[in-house]
Amino acid sequence: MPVTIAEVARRAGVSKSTISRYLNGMYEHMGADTQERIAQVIAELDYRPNTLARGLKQKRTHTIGAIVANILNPFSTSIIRGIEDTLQEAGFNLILCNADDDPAKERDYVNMLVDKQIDGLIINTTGCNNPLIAQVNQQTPVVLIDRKAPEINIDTVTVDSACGVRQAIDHMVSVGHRRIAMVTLPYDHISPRLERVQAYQAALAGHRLPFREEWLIRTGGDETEVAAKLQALVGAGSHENSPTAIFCANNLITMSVVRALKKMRVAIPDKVSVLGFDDWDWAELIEPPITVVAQPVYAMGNKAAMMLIKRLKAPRMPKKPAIVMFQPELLKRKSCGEQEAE
Amino acid sequence: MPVTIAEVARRAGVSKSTISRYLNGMYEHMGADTQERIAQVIAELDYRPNTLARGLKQKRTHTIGAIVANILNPFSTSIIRGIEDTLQEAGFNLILCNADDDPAKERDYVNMLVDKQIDGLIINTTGCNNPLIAQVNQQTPVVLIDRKAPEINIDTVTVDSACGVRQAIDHMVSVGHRRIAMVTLPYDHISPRLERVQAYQAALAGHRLPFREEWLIRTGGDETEVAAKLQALVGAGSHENSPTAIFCANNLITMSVVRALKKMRVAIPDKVSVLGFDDWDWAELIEPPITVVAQPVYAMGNKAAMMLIKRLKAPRMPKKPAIVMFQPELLKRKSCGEQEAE
DNA sequence: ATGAAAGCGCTAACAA
DNA sequence: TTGTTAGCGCTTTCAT
Repeated sequence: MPVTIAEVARRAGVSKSTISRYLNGMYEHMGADTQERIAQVIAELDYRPNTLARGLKQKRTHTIGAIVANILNPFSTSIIRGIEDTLQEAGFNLILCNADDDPAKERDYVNMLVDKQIDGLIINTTGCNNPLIAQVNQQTPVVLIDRKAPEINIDTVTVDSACGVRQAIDHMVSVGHRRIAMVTLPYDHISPRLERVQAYQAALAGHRLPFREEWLIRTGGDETEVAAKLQALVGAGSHENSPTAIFCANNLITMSVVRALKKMRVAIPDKVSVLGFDDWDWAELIEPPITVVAQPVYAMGNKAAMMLIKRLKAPRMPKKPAIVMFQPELLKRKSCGEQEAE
Repeated sequence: MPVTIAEVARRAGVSKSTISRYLNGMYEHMGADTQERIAQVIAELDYRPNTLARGLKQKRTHTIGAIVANILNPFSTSIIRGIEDTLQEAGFNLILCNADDDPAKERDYVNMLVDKQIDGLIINTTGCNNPLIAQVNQQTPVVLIDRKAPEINIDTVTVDSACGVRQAIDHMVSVGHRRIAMVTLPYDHISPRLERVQAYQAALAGHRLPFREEWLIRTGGDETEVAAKLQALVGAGSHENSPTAIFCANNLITMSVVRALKKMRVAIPDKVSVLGFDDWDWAELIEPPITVVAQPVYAMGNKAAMMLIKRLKAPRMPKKPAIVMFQPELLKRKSCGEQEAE
């Protein structure tokens, strides 16, 4: 039976109101002796306020919810760390959820978080629950991270995919490639994926290289599927219908592609070069170390949390949503044949 | 202004109790028409019960807390997935926390979760908050995962480190190694780390190999520190005071060691072999693919969640704690010179 | 500088 | 089969 505010009040010989004031830092008109006595009783009893009761009354919980798309992706965990550190510093609690790239799970988590009366939400959304998210944003500040939702007006932190892709393709071209394929996950509702595909096409055009439908591979990411599609593309030996380089739209894809290529015993970069969007800790331990376009993921998590806190501190901020775009950076390693050409 | 149970009651022309009964599935003595009317009003108003109010009254929240040691470690995220799937199926919510291997953060998270009235806790503990955790376990079922706390009586799911280490050392010996070093993070309060060190010593003894203090490297995991220590150990070329193989106590260490060795241009396994405890997704993409002792992490997460649910379903279970031990499995790849010797 | 009392939204006896 | 009532533990006017 946990100790309640009433018990503390009784022992300190004051009323519940006074204890409550003490708990909420309203020391202004409070006797120094009273404060001391209360502090002592609280310590003695190891009293902890019931946050449910408090939340019920105050309608604020000092808790932020965060939903990531896929917790197995290092991209998500780095973002989480960025969010976590910032919130911790600001004194907010964090409830973490993993939507597992499943719109239904995402919906359930959003509802759960709203039910738990979170004060704010940071979400790397599947893009399939925009009406729900827009509705939440009416009562509770929401910040989108990584993925935009143009049709709803919400604070967003994202990365400049177009610029990143341009750097990637430029690099591949500079290293001698002319036949560049791209592998991506389905990009129906997910803005960066779509942007990257469009930027890929634009970058090819910029170099007067033709865009070939059959070199744009959409895959669910399943490894055998990726292997099969790559087999069809590059398995038959080099010729003018096979690409010499593969641009991977995110790190999960990059890993699948590298894995498939290794299994097929297609040498990287000798036979086919690989360049990935998004860096991760051990990309450089792979053989060959993978050249990537790195996103400042930790900083993005930071920023998202700060934007949320700003809204919370100024509840009547202009509703004009802020869109913050981070710049990605090309990290040249060895998977594009760099050593030969540069 | 969210809609409350009172509003639903008013519109449905019944009392709050009836709505409450409906919400809690007590349809037994309820008119079919009443049910229908309630269902309709709820749908119309998009009513969602206030979980804070409910939790305050019921003293249960249908929510489980989980604290992992380090969310950047694939070990943690796989466990999370195991926990998540099982809880989801059982209809429990999950609040995820990342202690970041910091006892103070861990303490804060435990307190936060208790304050939020979680029904149960799964924790991969730093080992520095045992009194607190034992205290929590009095009122709220706790399951320890991966790391044991022998001095407190709590359900635990862990892995048979001794057996795993034995397999690892046996394998290294069978492949021709006689001079085997070990690298570990500090193991003061963390049971598997200590067990692995002890098992390493025992396994050496089993093969009549001497244990050398200077070949047991304790490190904070910082990369430059690891590099410096490895440099001292194997940097000077092969001789009888330098080990021919390194056993890494977990995957973070494995990555640090591989990274350091690569930077030092020490060939694996030609110059030094590497074997790691704990597998992860892309261990086989590294060059050379790393031989590891794999833990059934997802299953461990599953099991921990199931044990917790069992306690919750049978609140008056014997307090006798269950210790479940999973068996690890050696995955032979290429980092121990396997191709030459087998 | 502090207390009394009402009420946040819900559930659970107890009545009817 | 349903309603009345009394809280859960806290905060917050309004008094004093």
